[in-house]
Amino acid sequence: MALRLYDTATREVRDFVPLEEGKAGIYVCGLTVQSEPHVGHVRSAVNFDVLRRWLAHTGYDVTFIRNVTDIDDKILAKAAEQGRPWFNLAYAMHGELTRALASINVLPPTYEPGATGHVPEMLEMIERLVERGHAYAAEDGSGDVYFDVRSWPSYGELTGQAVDDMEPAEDADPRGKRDPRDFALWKGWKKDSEPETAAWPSPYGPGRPGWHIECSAMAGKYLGPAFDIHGGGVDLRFPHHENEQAQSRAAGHPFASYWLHNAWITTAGEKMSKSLGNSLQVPKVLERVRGVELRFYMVSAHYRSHVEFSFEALDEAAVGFRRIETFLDRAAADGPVAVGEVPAAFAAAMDDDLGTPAAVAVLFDTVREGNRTDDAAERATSAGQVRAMLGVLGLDPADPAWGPQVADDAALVAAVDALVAGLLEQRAEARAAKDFARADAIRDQIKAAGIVVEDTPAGPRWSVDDGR
RNA sequence: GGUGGGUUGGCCGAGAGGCGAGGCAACGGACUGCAAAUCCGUGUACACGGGUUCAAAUCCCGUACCCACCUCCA
Repeated sequence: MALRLYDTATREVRDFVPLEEGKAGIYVCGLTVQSEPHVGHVRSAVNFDVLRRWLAHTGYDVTFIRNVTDIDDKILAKAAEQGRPWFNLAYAMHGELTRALASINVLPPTYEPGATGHVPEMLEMIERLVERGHAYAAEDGSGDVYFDVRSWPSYGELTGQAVDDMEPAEDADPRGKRDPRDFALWKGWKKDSEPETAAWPSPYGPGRPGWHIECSAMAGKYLGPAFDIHGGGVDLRFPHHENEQAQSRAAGHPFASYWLHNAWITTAGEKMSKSLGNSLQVPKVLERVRGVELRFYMVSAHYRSHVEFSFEALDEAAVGFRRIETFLDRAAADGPVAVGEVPAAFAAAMDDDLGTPAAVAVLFDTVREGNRTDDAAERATSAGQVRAMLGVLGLDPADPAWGPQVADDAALVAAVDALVAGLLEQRAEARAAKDFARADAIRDQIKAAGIVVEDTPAGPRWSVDDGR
């Protein structure tokens, strides 16, 4: 079975047919770097990271572009509030975002373009739109340039809306628009309220780019006029993606073949607003669970399903994930586990619009099979499959992306092993003498040092209790 | 007003006409000196009211409630 994806534009699951055999070009709308990222923000990144890994796993050569919006109204406003330059705020928050994504093993994109670095490309596109009669400079001398919605008959096609049915924008500042639904391609510099650093020269006077144009220009630059998949959060469908598509097509670009949108993570039934406080910021959440566990929690739900975030559910997910890790540890005791093949049921689940919940079910089924058998070779096969599946989901505990593991330090392991071995010997003697009180006391003593002892048919085994 | 999505067992979370996805929790059993880990077993879930059908959580009609977007939100 080949990959099938739900395309927002057609509202159905369709076979994925790339423009070029064996290649996939993906553009994902990243973040406006205005504040610290919270778990809601990074869900989108995790979802599209899974898409990317699955495409790569099935043999595609993937070009993955994820932008950052590093200049916009909110950045300017927040920076002004905080009394620091907007570019410093954007740069700092960009750094936070990069760290947050790395901590949940989201692969760096092929390239991460920023709006401020692509003003010439945007101006070029605006110019073309003006020439073609789809954009106009505001007649009020504001320096704004607007896209002329009425000039593009298929405006609204992405979200299935008719222009006349749209709620007239209660735009506080209609500033010379021909139609209230027209949107800004270029925003003239407001001398009295905006820093000079936030303005770039243009044929329409100094100003800065509108929001939507950056994605059209950057997608075109790095992926070409036509590319395979465009992704982002559901809220971006309108106006952002509708506008992107209208601009690009009006400029003569076919643009994206498929549109994918991930659903929200909410708290208390409400959108995770950026002003909600910091308890759900990624570093905060990672004080409670490990990055791999947070990622597992996200991957356990389908990307198009709304998730109601709760720490209880997060903790449960973490417990489930540890079961998988425990199995891998067990298998590793027989010898190194090589990454194997993904089971057919897993591939079928992933091919069906990235059915990660069903894929995770296969993961657990495979763990159970591996735990059930007494045969080390069979167990190794299961473990290899488990590692392959985890790899696709970006959850392989052995991935160096999760940082150094205790078990990686061979000298330390040997030292602890020597110390524990002596104690275990005493415990074995006590057990042989049926002095179970003493045996348990020794086990407790070891446990107090943070080391868990388990008895197996092959004898006692110790492991570091790292909260798992 | 327009557009789209949702309501599934104690909890999380899939499925989209017929076989109880999976996880967490709980209970029983096996293994163990006791544990731990693991395995086996245990559930008459699909917001409500009608309808279609041999068969409906799934399709249709209606109702209720919730959510998102409608011009700079992942």
